[in-house]
Amino acid sequence: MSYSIGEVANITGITISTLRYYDREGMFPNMERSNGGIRMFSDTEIETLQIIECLKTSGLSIKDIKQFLNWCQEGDDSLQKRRDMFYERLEVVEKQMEELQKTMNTIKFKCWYYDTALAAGTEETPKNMPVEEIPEEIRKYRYKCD
Amino acid sequence: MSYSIGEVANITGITISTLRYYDREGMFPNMERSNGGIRMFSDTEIETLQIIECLKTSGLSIKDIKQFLNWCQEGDDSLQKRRDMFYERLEVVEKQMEELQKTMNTIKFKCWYYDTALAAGTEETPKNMPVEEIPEEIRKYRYKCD
DNA sequence: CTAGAACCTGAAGTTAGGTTTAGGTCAAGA
DNA sequence: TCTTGACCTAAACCTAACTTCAGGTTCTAG
Repeated sequence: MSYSIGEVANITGITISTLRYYDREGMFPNMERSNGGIRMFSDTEIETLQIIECLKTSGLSIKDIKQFLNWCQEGDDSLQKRRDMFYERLEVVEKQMEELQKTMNTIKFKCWYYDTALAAGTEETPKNMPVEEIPEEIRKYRYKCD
Repeated sequence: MSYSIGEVANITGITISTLRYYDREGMFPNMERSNGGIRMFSDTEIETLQIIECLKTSGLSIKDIKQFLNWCQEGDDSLQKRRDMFYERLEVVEKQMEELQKTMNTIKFKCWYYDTALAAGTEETPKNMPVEEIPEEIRKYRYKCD
């Protein structure tokens, strides 16, 4: 089963020009073409795209993702490198989750802050509120600034 | 109490050139200068930097962050806008956390995959392993690609 | 056979978010 | 007073990751 670039764009939500850009960068080393030169994406390329998305989210650059995909072409000799890369990603993503959680807490504090301000009609109300009156869960995320 | 740009760089980990860039972009509308023209950061600016970091992590651009800081200057008239912005951020960050969790799961699968491959000396081992033998927690995150 | 939708290429353009450079000025200690 | 490390500006530069453009080819439905 094979897909045209337009179909892949629909399936994955990645634009056609991005798919062509990835191809230009060598992300699909085994992709076939029709006689007329039209790209034929297979399930392999769809799976590669899922890994690309995963690695991109984990903070890897296109260049480094390409490096990984090259290792995949090399076979078992590169197993150690590939393993190490994923363990490194694991740590990075753990850090990202922690940071995102802190961000979330700050945002929740701000939501409370502005709800309180709007209810009172003025920002002075939450700004001057004694700490004990701030809901416990968000108390410690208080910043003085607006 | 006020801080030089170098001190702020040390405190926050943000480079001096980035701090000057933020200033150029108007992120510190109330920052004072010494007679000689040297920036004097106060606690207000430090707090603004914390909010900038928070909003940046939540996916807002510098331009939009500046927009928010402008609203803060406007006083209570902009309370609703600011509230809405934070509720929007709340949703965005929730989506980000979900995506990061999926990414994490995929990476954990890959860690298992490569550990198994390395133990066996070949990728064929995890690749051909029947689903029942894959640890339960990660089973569903399996991708066929390397 | 033909129209038009979908595809192709190489090259240039875009955007965000900084960083670097060049040429100065400021401020605190010896 | 002098030095020297920290600071200043404007403007040019940089990079990643795409996107757009111009001009041409392929494929498919009627």
